[in-house]
Amino acid sequence: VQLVEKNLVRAVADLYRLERELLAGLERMGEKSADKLLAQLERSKTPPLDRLLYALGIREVGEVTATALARHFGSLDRILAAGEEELVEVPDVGPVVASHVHAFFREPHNRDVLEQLEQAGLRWRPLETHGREQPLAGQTWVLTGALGMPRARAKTLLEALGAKVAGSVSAKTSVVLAGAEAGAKLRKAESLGVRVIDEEGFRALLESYGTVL
DNA sequence: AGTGACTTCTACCTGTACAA
DNA sequence: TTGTACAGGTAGAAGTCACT
Repeated sequence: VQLVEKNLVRAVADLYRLERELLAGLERMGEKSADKLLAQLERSKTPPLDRLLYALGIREVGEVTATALARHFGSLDRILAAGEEELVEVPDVGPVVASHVHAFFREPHNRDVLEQLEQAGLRWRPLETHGREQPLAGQTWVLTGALGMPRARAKTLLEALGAKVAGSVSAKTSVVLAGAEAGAKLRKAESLGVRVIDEEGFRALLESYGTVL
């Protein structure tokens, strides 16, 4: 907030031009926070394509849709060039989402922002494709409860094995990974007869596929 | 060193919009 | 019409910082 109030950041790309001394001088922002912020900004300069799409804040495009788009097109240029008809071909994308995406990239202001980010040093990475086999391909997993590892970590591991990780339990869910204090999702999984696995079982499964934790 | 203010992270829940 | 995912709100725990 301060950064905006003090007119230090007027556009997203301005973030990449901030300096350490300047940040450390702000209220409630010591040197440690300044270093952390800068380190995070540096890391954020090379987001995977799906994260970049998600971060653009296009209507109806959340993490799942962003990943689907990234997977289908493979590069930002191809998404920029895609017409609505091509966008509709992406799984889980219908005419409404397609028109939002298409309109977003046709907006000159949005094109400018992308260009500024590129000039500031932003470089997206292609989606990580794993050469290894994907034993969980076609399965949909849902995480619930407190896990011994960050959710993002568990999600990455599952996706590396080919599984899709969804946010809510449905009849299509293959497996629910339930940590401690699992709530409504676990009950729903039980009522739907979805297979439930605890963290211990999850770790054993990962190890059986040779995944290093 | 202790304390309070504040942020960040993680997780859950619910309403809503969308795709099939 | 139904199933699904997204988005936004909320809350608790943990971490960080400024101040005394």
